[in-house]
Amino acid sequence: MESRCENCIIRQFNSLRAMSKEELKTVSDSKTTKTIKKGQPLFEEGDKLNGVYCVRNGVSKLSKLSANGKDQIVKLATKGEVLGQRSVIAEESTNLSAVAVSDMEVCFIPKESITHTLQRNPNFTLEVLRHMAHDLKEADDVIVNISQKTVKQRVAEAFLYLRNNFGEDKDGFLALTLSREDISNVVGTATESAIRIISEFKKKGLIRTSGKKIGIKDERKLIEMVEGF
Amino acid sequence: MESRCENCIIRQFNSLRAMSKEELKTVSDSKTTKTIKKGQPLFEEGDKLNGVYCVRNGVSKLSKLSANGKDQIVKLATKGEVLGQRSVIAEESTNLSAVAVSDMEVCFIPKESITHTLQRNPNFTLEVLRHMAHDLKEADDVIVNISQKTVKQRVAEAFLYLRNNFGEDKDGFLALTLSREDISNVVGTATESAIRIISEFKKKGLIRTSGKKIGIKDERKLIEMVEGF
DNA sequence: ATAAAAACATGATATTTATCAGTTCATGGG
DNA sequence: CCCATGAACTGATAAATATCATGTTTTTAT
Repeated sequence: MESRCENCIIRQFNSLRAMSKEELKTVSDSKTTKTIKKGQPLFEEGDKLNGVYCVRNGVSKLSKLSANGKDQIVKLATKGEVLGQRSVIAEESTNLSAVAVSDMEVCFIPKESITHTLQRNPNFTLEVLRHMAHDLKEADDVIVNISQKTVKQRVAEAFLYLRNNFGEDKDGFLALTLSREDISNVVGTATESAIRIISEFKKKGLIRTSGKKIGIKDERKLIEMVEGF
Repeated sequence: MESRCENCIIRQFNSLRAMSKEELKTVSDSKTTKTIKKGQPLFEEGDKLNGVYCVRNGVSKLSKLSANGKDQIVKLATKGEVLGQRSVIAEESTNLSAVAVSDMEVCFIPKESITHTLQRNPNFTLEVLRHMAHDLKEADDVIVNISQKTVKQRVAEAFLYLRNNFGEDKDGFLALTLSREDISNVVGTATESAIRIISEFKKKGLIRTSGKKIGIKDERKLIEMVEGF
């Protein structure tokens, strides 16, 4: 059942597509596939990573623990994304924890395959570089958002982000269901504040809920809120 | 007076050190040196950059304008750092503005020299990649700091950061003098709030001031404050 | 199926931070 | 040198957000 990287469609979404047939074979021979249950960690802040994780299915939160004990979620990684690259490239222990927020299937690729290719295949390196440039740009945006927008605006933005990146289920709820705590950790606020704002949005008819699930009802108003009206 | 990149010491601090003699020659022949007065822009958010800027002297703030009209400073770049890489690599317009916060001397390197080398010299690409990995890690830290620390803690941290990265002048004041507004834009707060906190720190004997200049008096207490006591 | 634990929710309150309004200070151009 | 202008500063107040307390619902494990 272990499929070959050469045939993996996921690869189209990440830097691995810049690898040669040869290189992909090596990767494929050395990789191992793992199943991670929701709530389980892929790795923890401070770990030395021996390789990278290529996400085949499911979603992982990348977070960092702050001094006051709260987690800040820095990124949500899904199908096609490669985790742990930064640590492997910089040869440092990782600065983020990765925990599954839904059941996941990932391929673990030992770092040797990666570093070997990085040193020889400029196309691959450039492709990785492009991805990282993109991540950095996104990180800049997050910084500006967190520091200049109100919590309400950030919650609204988070919902729009979740829909744009993970879509909706057949009933129109956000396909990725996060706990209230995770939502507050994405937004960077206290859990109670996030809950309050969710209630408020519901009252105002901007969203609807069913248990943990959240559905967007009035996209326009949410967008206006993010923009600041 | 225009010196050659091959002999430039600055190069030791950035990815250009991974370039071959040949490549450096090309860069050196195509580069132009510019003087930027304090307050003048190197480039503005949204500009399409035709090259990168290698900082020989002085400091530039990299900032992004938010919807409400406030600037958020994302990074302070000094001697040895290369600006605009991300934009050139991703072939997108830049997402940040760069403005001199002190008089600067920079070398402008047309993008062709860079992209050409990126495609051929894996060592160079890898070196750039390592730098970007580092920047990304720093950006993650900024996100966590902004969202989990109080304004007071962030101001304290900013002063320590300024000393660690830019040093002190002969009188023991921070060598890089920022306006109160710039400080508030680094920290991500209202200018009045930053000023109030500076006054408070002064009263408590943590810092001393002379005009715009700020000197650290009690490093230990500042560190404790950042850590959260 | 049920008890225990965890997540969700809401009110009351405290704290932090922003905003508005105004005064003082410093500095560079005429 | 002086005045005009913008930066620095301060107070009063409003708004946003966090914290604490507590009850309710949902999940989980046995």
